[in-house]
Amino acid sequence: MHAYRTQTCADLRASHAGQTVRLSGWVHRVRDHGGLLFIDLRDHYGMTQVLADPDSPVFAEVEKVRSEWVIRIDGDVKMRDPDLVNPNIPTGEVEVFIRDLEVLGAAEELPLPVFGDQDYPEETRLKYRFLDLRRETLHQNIMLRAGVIASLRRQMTEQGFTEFQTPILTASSPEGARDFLVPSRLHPGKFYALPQAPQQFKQLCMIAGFDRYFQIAPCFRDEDPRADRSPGEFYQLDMEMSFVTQEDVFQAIEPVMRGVFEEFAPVSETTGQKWSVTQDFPRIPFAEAMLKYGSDKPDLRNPIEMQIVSEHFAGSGFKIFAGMLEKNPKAEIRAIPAPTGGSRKFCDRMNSFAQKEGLPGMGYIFWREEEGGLAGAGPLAKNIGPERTEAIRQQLGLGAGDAAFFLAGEPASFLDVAGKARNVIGEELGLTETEQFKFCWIVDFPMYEMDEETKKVDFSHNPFSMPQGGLEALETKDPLDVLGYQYDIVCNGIELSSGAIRNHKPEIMFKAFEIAGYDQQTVEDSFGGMLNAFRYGAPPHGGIAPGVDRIVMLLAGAENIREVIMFPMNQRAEDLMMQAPAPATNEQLRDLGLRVIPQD
RNA sequence: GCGGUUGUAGCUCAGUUGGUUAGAGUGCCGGCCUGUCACGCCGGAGGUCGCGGGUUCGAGCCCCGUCAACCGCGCCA
Repeated sequence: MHAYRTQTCADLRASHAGQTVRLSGWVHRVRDHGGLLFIDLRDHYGMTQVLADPDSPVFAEVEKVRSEWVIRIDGDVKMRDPDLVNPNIPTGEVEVFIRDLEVLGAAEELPLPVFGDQDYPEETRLKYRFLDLRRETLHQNIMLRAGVIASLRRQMTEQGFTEFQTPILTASSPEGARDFLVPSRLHPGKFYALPQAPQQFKQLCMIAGFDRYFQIAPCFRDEDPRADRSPGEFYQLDMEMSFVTQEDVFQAIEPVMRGVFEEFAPVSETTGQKWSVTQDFPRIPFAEAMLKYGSDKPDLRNPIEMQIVSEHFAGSGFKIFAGMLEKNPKAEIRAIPAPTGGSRKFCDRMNSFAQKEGLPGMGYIFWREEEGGLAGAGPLAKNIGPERTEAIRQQLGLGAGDAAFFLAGEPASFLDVAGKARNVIGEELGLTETEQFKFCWIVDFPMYEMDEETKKVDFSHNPFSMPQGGLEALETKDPLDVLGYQYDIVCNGIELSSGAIRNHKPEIMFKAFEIAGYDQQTVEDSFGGMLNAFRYGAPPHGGIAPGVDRIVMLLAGAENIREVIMFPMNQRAEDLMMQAPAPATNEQLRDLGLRVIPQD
């Protein structure tokens, strides 16, 4: 007989009745009735009830075991009486009568119970991560993550992509986030940087002729974390393809995303069906997304679309809005329709929401049936009169019982709040659909934006993207009007990935950087390696990099990224279990030619 | 760096307007219990109320400072 087990804790069925088996696992729960004692024995695979009474030669020892001890038992598989079957576990038809017991690993009193699904403080959970990982939800999340990664690898490979490794110890690249630096022993005073993404390597991979690259790539950024952003490190499905247009990248990655979400979608508790996944990924230009949704990561489960209604307020009796439109040509009035939101109580609540978010307020009109027909109500409706109110209603396609909210000013001043308000309205009114994954592409991002503080033009996203219209567009158009071949995948309001068709021509790159205020020498110094490669035959190429952690979060329904990472760091980028970061020894510092400056 | 929330038993939490000996559940220890599957019943141990200072006859509660965790802002394609 095997030293530890003949079956796992998930294997035994009625067909095993009468057999002598050996099981090993953790003591999940003990129920001691004095003359009869039950143990739920748990391993990775499942749970089996084992029991002993005074007829067992090891009864006295069995009475001593406690939660989370690791034990091995030998025993006889017995059918349970029909009224004693536990339908909640697959092994519930049988139980094992203990004939022998070996304690493989005793446990002290637990700082974190494994049994039950209560919430515990992060600090305890992180310090005792190995206990937390035994608990069902987290254990399942990590298995889900492993399944997702295996599926991504399989699908990419089937599409003819090859997984290549790129360096972890590499050079700092000045774009983007703060680097993690690693001191060089052989070159005192010099540092490697951990890659923020394998961006340049995957492009070099294309120039080297490998045609289709992918990698489950670790990425490192030394920035402060958020609930959905891990401190320090995270993983992307990084991919790149040669001789492709934006459309080819879409065709390659859409089925992978759809596939992995369909494969691992949660099952609805009400319908018993898997959550649905949109078959088509609508392409929404950035400008349209900002107009309709007030965000470049719209949640399409929410049907609300905003509209411009400036014309109905220009010259109207509502002087605040009318005056704003007159004074500032950039000002506009934006309406957020709120079907079924037509009560003063709801409207007032949304108005104070806007005020809490830092706006003067959010005007509203709501429509109700009155004698003589449909009428708009609220202070705004009174000020602009019935004709304009009716025109607004018709433009927004609203009816009795509906409402609309209005924001005024330069869009940049209210878009953020408008986007949030749209989310809140959709959720509070029950308009936002649930139990599904709705994808879209956001396309046509602007290449540049105006830095409001410095009044300088800067890259709005990735400087390596190819501008739409190429060199000619850069030379002739207002930089703020130049769009890039740059795209995001958004799912349920969460940005899953960014990608682009790359700029593979040095002359266009120099021009692109020149517009953002970087001279030729700076570009050479910063990206010399890649620029040089572009001079020796670079194919047109592009790619994308969906975030693995975010995908798993969506599929697991997790609010916090730590729920889908096996050994995460805390909010202050510390590993409480392994005690990282830690001071270096004097010997290590001397080897590296470093001296630590004491902090007060 | 800034803001918000939280900090009371091993763990999860309650604790009234500042009032006498700080409670519950769970876990732990002991006793009883042969059909439980969150087993049940009885008893017991277990507290620097995050830390420091202050106000007060009296502070878990009020004030000041400080530390820690989480959430958000900045930051981050």
